[in-house]
Amino acid sequence: MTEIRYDPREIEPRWRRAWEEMGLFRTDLGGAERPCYALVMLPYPSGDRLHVGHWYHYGPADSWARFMRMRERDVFEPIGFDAFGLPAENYAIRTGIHPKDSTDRNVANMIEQLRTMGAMWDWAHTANTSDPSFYRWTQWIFLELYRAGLAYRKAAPVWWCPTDQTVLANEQVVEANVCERCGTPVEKRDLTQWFFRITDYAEELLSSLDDLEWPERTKTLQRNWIGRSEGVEIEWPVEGTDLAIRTFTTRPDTIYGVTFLVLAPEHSLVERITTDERLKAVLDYRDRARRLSEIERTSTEAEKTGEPTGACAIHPLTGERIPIWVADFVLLTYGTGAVQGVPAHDERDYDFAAALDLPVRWVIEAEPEDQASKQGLPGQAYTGHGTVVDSGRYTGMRSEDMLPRVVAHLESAASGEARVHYRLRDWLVSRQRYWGAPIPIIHCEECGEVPIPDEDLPVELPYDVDFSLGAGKSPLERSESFMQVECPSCRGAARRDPDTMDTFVDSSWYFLRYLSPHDEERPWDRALAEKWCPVYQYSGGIEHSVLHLLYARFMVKALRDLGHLGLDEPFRRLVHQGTITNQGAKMSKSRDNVITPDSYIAEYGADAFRAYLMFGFAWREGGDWKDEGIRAIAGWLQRVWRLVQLHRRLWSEGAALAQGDPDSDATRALILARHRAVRGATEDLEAWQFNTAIARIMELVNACYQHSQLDPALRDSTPRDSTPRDPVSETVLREAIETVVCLLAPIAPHLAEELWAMIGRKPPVVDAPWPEYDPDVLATEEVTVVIQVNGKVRDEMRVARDLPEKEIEALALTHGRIPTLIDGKAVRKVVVVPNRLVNLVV
RNA sequence: GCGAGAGUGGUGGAACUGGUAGACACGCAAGCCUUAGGAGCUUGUGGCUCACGCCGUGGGGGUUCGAAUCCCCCCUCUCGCACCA
Repeated sequence: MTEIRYDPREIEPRWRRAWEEMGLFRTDLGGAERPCYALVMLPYPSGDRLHVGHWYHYGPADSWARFMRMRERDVFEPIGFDAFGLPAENYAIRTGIHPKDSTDRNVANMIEQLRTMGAMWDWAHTANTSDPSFYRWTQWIFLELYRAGLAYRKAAPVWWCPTDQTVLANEQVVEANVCERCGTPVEKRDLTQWFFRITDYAEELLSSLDDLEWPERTKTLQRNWIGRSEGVEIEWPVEGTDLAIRTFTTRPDTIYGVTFLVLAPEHSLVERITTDERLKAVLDYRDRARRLSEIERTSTEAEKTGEPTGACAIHPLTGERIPIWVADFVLLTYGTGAVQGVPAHDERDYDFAAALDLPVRWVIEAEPEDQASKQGLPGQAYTGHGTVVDSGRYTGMRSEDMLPRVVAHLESAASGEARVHYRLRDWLVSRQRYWGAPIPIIHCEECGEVPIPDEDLPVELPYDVDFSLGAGKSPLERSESFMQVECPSCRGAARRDPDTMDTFVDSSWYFLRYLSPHDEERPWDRALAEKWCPVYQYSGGIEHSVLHLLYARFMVKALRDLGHLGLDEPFRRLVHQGTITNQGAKMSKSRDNVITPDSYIAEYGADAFRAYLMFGFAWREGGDWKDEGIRAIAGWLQRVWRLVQLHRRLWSEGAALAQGDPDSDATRALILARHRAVRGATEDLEAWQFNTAIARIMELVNACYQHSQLDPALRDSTPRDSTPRDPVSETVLREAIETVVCLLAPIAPHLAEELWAMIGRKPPVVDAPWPEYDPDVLATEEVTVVIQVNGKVRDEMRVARDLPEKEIEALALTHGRIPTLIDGKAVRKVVVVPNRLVNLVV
């Protein structure tokens, strides 16, 4: 017998062409009845071949979407390109190839490659963020936010990357203050920049997180990033002046333990309160602190330093004089830029007091169990709760009980105010780089900031620009033809804003544009947006947890409040894929360890490659690349192919199917196997658990082989085992094999399509209904019950389903070798888990 | 330092609300079939033991008739945050 194999190189392109000709993946957005927006985080168009990561993300995401389509959802599955950004610009600086040219070429290449995956992407609904037809609306959004006061310009100390020569958002500064992009340590600079007022939404961004079907991990990351803390702002009058220092604390119950106040060195009151004799030392200290890199300054290892200002504040409750210090461990950017020093009950304050020999005053007694551990011992602050001591009227109270009372006390004395602070800062959106959407603002000497009128949008990025890096200025600033403009308001000479927008602005709304990418009248079709959003299922890397995902949430809420969108959240459900590593290391060009899928796809086909990535890993976890895995799954696809090939007779015209014995063990087993596989695959695909879904299909394939009675001549070789099998009903067998093809359709779309046609069905298989399973069939009449003696498995028995506990117990006591094991001992206790096990305790 | 997640055969990985640990594969072994085979088929495969059996989910305790799963302590790894007051 000649070998029976299929050739993916022939099948796959053929079906992709057929799908395209059928217009299979063009979504009727308006007419859809059960919308299911299946969105993937859009790729950055790099010049490389698609890498394993693309396949690992997009292949399974498409499989999930196909599964949903077979479950009769109207699936919209688009993809686009996050095409602005630094890599293209840096590449241009290196090679002289213009970012637009390289990006356009990369996008075209990438589309060609993406097509080989056989995904259902609707290419009529795509977007390229660097296209003027797209960024025109990015600019429009900027102006909408500007008009609403949600975009504003201010001078502030901001992060600056010396390599990329641009400012960065807080969110783009990672790990000990290095640039997310290039790994260079960043520095703080005082610059005037554009911000989006995301902090206005801190509370809602936090609270509406609860209802999202997102991984807990991701929600936690966002919660931590937003960093809400509830506390009180306390006013400390400065002795001999009419000034007051405001501190923020979450622990007002320790207020009687305050022995000093500390201002950030840059605090605006520093110069005004410092006594003449201390002024020079304090200003020197401030200058030193400024020169320190942020890394040195915020290192927890560093020895605490500070200078006394010579001034004192008045304790609002005791009237005591409290010395005021400056110290660099207090950050101007958090809270009020000033803290009350409670060395006994705050570790940082303790270290500060220890380093500068300041008094420590204990006002909370450590709990006994805390004393036993490391806290509360001399040489340590006690940060827990306990009984309050030496605290006026609160003495003897529990510190938790004191807390709300002292807040009320301070408020009634007009010395304090309950406040909530957030760690979240406003989103810095301007960049001093060329390859981005220009900020649509004109600066006019007469009129100040003037927004570009809507009808003049887009502000097109000029092509002919010297985009080399220079002195921290935007390359656009060197283009006089771009910069010089007439003020739309006074018609006088004015200049454009030379900066471009953070590319995260582009990606914070792209999913709305997919719905009507060619609309020239408006950024999105509101009716469609509200019909299809929030996105039913979003997938992408966890690294975007506090960048893209937070920004997009902010954007949707802001646009809602501006009346442009009736939506609260962009993404209802979210999943993150894991990472594929190579010998334990992240794949990257610089490590030269990137695995390119091309050769595998050439040999085994896209289906096998996709299936391998789904079967060989727990998708959310990722793992290490293994060559052998793909051969295994390719072999299995051949096995499925052979299964259908070998049984083609079952579908031939007028075939007389052997009824076999409809009640034979084989027939019953096959029916059961089919329902089990459908249930398993359905539940697992729903949960993005592709590896177990495929395992369930494999079991069904194995059952089909096991129970079918192949003509030995049809096999490649005759099995030695020639024991006659139970006759199986061929109707049941046919149904089982058809089910295999359907279940395979999301996993290996090209092959399943071919098999679907082979068994005489009309393509496309993706429009076939997903197989159903019958729970009643799965509730077989017999179950295996395990018999344990003292918790150890000793035997098992087949009994009728839902047998009463008493009967199970009676059966177990006499079953097989159980009586011997019990050996006449009294059974002290019997635990019966219905349909599962019985445990005899002797 | 704080927070979150993870640790299961030689390997990738399964295991619902505590209920037969190791599904499904890879690999390996034996056999079959083949001119040939990185093809196909059958069987076996956690460890120790001739066997009865015992031991096994990072380590140590605990709860329970019963623990990979729950609780406590510890170790290791990954990822966030990192003087956030």
